[in-house]
Order: sequence, then C-alpha cells, then structure tokens
Amino acid sequence: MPPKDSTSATRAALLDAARREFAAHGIAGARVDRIAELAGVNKERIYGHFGNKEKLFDAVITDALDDLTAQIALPGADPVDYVTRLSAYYDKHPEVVRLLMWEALNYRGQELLPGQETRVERCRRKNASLAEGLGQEPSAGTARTLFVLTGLALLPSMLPQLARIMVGEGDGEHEALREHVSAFTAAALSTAGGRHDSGAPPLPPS
Amino acid sequence: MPPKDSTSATRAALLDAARREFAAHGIAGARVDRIAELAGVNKERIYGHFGNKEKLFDAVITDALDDLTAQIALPGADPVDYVTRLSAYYDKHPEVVRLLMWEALNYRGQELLPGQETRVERCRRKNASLAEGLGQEPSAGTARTLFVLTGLALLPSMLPQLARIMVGEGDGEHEALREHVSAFTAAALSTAGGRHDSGAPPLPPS
DNA sequence: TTGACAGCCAACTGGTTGGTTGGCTAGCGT
DNA sequence: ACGCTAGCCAACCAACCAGTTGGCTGTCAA
Repeated sequence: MPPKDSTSATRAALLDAARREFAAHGIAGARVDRIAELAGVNKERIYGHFGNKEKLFDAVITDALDDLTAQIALPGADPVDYVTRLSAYYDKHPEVVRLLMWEALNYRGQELLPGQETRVERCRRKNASLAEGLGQEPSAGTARTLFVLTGLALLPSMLPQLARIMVGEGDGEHEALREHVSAFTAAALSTAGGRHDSGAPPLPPS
Repeated sequence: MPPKDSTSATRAALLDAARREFAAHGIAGARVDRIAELAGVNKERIYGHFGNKEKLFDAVITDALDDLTAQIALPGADPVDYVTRLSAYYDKHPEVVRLLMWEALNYRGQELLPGQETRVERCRRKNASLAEGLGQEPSAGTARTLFVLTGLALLPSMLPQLARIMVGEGDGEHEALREHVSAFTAAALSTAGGRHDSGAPPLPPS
C-alpha cells in the first residue's frame, strides 16, 4: 500500500476541498466531482473514505465544530467578551457560518440525531460556565441567555447582505457592527444584574 | 383563451407550491417537477409564467416579503414590541424564515442586485421610524440597532435545532425563548437611554 | 362564423450527477 | 523473493432534471 500518511493526506485534502465546496453550495448544490477535482484525487476515494456525500458533509461539520470548540474558550466570567471572541471567530471563518446554516436548513424537525450528544454536552458545559460567570445556578434561563449570546455573535456573519442593506458597506462597517453587537450585549447584561427571565423591564423613552 | 382568472389561479398555485418546495429544499434542492405536480399544473407553465427556476424563486421571495411588510408595522415608539411582533410572525411562518436563509446563502458577495431598491427603501423607513422612537436622528448607530433587533427576532426561528440542544424542547419552551429574547432586548434598550454606539457599558457581576 | 392567439399539456431531450466496477500498483508480512 | 491487500484511478452507468417542442383547446375580436 502507499505510505501510511499518504492516505491520511488524501483524506485531509478531501475534507478541505469538501469544506469549501459545501460552504459555497450547500449539500444539494455541492458537486462530488468538483470536490474530488479540487482535492486532486479520484472521486471514488470519497466513497472509500466517507461512504457518501452526506456522510462527507457530516465529517466536515464535525471537523469544523471541533476546531471552533478548541479555539474559543468558555463564556466564563466575561460573557460580553465571549460574544466578542465568538463574533471575531465567525468573522474570520465565514465558511463555518455558512456550513452551520446549510446544516440548520438540512435537518429539520428531526429528533436529536445520534452523534449529537457531543454537542449537547458542549452546550451543557457552556451553560454551566455562563451561569457561574453570572453568579447563578445553571437553569433554563441561563440556557436561553446562552442561546441569545451565541445567536448575537452569529448574526453579522450570517446576514451580511441584510447588514449591507441596513447599514451600508463602508470599510470598517462590519467591524463597527460587531462592536455594536458587543455593546448591545453588555447593555442587556448590565441591567437587573443580568436577570431577565420574564416580565418586561422598563422601555426606552418613546 | 381560458377564463382570465384561470391563468392567474395557475400562477398563484405555482407560487404557493414553489414557496413550499423552496422553503423545504432550497434553490438547488427544489425540483421543478415536484412544484408543478404540487400545483397541479404542467411543468412548462413555470417557464411560461416565470422564465426559469431562479426567477420563480425570486418571485416567491418578493411575494413573501410583501406580505411580511404588510403585516408588520414599523418599529415606531415601541422597539421591544416590534421585536415581539416580528418574532411572532416568524414563529407563525417558519417557511418565510427558511426562504430568507436559502436566499442569504445563495447570493453571496454580490453587489446590490437590481430590484433590491425596494428593500433598501423599506429599511430606510424602518430606520427612520426606530430613530424617532428612540428620540434620535436616523444614523449608522440606529441602523445597527435595527439590524440587531431584526436579527434577534429571527434567531429562535432560524436556529430551532440549536435552541433544542441548548434549552430542551418542553412544550412552551419555544414561546419562553421568544419572551426571553424580548426581555433581553428591553434590558439592552433601557440602558443609557438606548444609546450604545461604542465603548462597553458596565459588565455584569463576574 | 372564423381565424388568431394565449394558455395549457404530454412527450421528449441531452447534459449532468451520485455512485460503482474492475484493474493496477506499491508496500507489508512471511 | 513473493503473494496479499489497502489505496488509488479511469471508465462506466443508470437515474435524474432543467428546460423545450409541437400540438390541442377555448375565448375573443372582427
């Protein structure tokens, strides 16, 4: 057989090419032939290594999420900084955001897929970390806050066109928007000691 | 020719079927044959009425956004209520959210497409309304706030799986999440008179 | 009455696509 | 030295799919 690291190199090349292709065109739009060509290997290798198109996509997602988890520390004591860091990561890796969107659109209404336990566990850990940072016990309320924080960090990279339409596209505008998101988060968390589970807090002057 | 309203009925049936199909599978994943069958008309009618698959998608989006604009009043004096209303609309029309996501993934990096002026104008109006509600002049800052508000309203419907993973899926949980988003918004806007353009406001207790 | 045309459809087309097959090659154990 | 096998590839295949064609029908204007 070829040198052992050759096969893992093939696999890595395929994963990399697949990441680009899937990020650009989604699962249905991605072309297996293009992925193989971009990776510089034969199409059949995809089936040898991953089974089929969809499993390749799963491998790409898992890969991307592992990297993200390794790079971004838990919310910890400073949730606002967490949003800032997350947001910066997404800004630097727009393909990851696109992959997550394609995936979100793909699996709908399904129950928790096997293999999602890793994600659930990660979220549990983040929730625990966030709760500790807020000086509370982990609860549905802190989990909801975690969801909002995660979503806020995603927004600018998820909806770049909407951002362009709404706030224009001068240079530095994207950065300014991300800062605005962080400031918005800070403002929300600084009210009522970070608790806002129900009951509408005071409204702004009308 | 057949009765005049028959052709418009055909067109409407196609638009409706296309909305479902596109929402479910996206542009690349949608099947023209399926749309025609679901609408109960011949496939060729799609080309007669709309030109091609992509133009049909554009028509679907335009249709959906017109409806949304007609149903949701401007932010006006109560931005938090605006988020609540928007969020409720998206909750009631999940296909619209999915259509917007497919569209966001489809057109990337492009300049403002012709025909987008309508959207720009609508955003301008919303921004003016929001600024008035906040007692400010319309500015990049208010536009950024508008972006965040719009995004916050979208989040629960955009990322239902993430919500499930993070906060579970008990009944009423989705509603609770939307309320949390509204409360979060209220908390943010009640700080510093709704202004948070730059410079981080005080952080929550660590 | 008639002819022209818009709306509609069944059947067709040819390029594309995910996935397979059979054979070749190079490294490993013996 | 040598056969066995994992990794790889060129060529192939059948299903699929967006878009087209040619003909039929009912309506309206003249």
